[in-house]
Amino acid sequence: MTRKALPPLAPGTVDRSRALPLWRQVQTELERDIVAGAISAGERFPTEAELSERFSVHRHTVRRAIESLRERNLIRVEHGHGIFVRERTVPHALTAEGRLSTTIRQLSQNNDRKILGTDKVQADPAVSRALQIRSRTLVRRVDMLGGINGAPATVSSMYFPLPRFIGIERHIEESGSITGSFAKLGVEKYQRKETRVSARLPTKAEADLLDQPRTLPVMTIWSLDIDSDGKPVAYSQSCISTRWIELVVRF
Amino acid sequence: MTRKALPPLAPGTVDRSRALPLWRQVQTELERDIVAGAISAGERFPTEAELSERFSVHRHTVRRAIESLRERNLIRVEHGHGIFVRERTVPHALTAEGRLSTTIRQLSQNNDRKILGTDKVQADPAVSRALQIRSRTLVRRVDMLGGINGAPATVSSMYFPLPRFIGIERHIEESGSITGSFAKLGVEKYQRKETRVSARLPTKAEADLLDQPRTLPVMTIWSLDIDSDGKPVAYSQSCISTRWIELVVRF
DNA sequence: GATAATTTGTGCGTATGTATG
DNA sequence: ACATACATACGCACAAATTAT
Repeated sequence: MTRKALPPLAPGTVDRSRALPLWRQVQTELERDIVAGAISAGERFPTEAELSERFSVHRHTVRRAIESLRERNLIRVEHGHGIFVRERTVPHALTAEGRLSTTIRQLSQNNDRKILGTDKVQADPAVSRALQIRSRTLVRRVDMLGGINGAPATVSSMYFPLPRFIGIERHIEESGSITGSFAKLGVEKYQRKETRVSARLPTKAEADLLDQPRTLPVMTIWSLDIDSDGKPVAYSQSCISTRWIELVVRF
Repeated sequence: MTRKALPPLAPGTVDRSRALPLWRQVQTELERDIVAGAISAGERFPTEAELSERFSVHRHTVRRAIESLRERNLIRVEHGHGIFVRERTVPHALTAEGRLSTTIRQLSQNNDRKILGTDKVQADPAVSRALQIRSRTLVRRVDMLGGINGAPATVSSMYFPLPRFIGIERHIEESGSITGSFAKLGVEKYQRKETRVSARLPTKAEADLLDQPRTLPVMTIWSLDIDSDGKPVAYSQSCISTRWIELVVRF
């Protein structure tokens, strides 16, 4: 892994007179490097040892500074791998109409969606409650992988009630559009009713799909879509990489 | 660590005729145990080895079932520690008026807030941008620990612009109420303008405060509060345990 | 602080049944 | 009938995180 060398240290950058804690001086200096673009987004930071050398401070002092940057989401620390400047995340606004794909299409250069697979399955308790159907009724499940700027960013499973949406998986595969597929099956308008957000570590499969370490948390979103009559039309569970996306709620 | 023994296995629970994959049979059985309350929320699961013994299947087969339960947030797996049934999380609605403390007070038996400390600090770039003040202006920072049902659930830092809110930390310490403290300083009404959500692993300090393992992600929330004139009155960063709280957006 | 025991995480190898062409 | 690919299941070994001694 190549690593960009930081600019040489200006004399007097570290002031040992105890006017300011050493770690805070290191933090300020590193922050300056980040915002100045001396290390660009996604790129690798010097190791703790190198930084400790550069600032002539103890490794623990560097760690304290690093921790402070991490708390503020400026960098990302991967256990046993390295320290990385965080990629600029795309803010996804949670609104009744907003589709994740739409947001991403607007805010990023590129957006793509790939169907990972589809299956007819029995609704588990959570799905059946959300879709207001009896437990173990058959539903259509479609698994998708969403990308942003060429990088995989979301893994989601959508559940559609049957028999109302028989064949919707073929429409989605052909057009790639959920809205379009709904329209073909007679749903002109639909909107989000509720979204629940939590976070967890990804499963191995999810981490592989998202091309990220297992130690980087993903946000999980459960959301329910309803048609204009208030009838549930889709329940989806998405797993969203915190590497590329942050959620925004505006009031 | 005491552990509740699962009820003995009814004969014929595992069907090796390949009508259904073994791991799915195990998953169904464990799910039944959870919803039936054979193991209650927060309690420890049998280990992989014990489950493997109980069902007479390979450990990998158990792991496959466990993973499926984990994806659906029914259980929580802690590396090197054990498997636990997830606690019932309190849904916190993100709205313009909703304070986290209010939600929790409504939905849980108990809610408490403790001031961890307070300090006058220079605004870093993010804070100064949010509060619309010049960088390095002094602001009042108040660190708080929020609890729910006696368990620590949130760690947050609020930043108040100075000199407008001089002494607000004393009001907060005395009354424990943000709204009340604002009122005493002439802010009758204030509301949330924007909330940004992401997730990461907690720092050691945060994990200690929240009494949770470092491998359980926390959600991070940055939010900006404004008064009725639209002037920023507080910028806060909260770190929320995914163990007790999930976020909800309703439309 | 060092060590060991416990428990989960990961990887590779092997075998078998099922679906597909 | 055969080759191929895939998911399932088991076996073994070791890495990594946590807890107790």
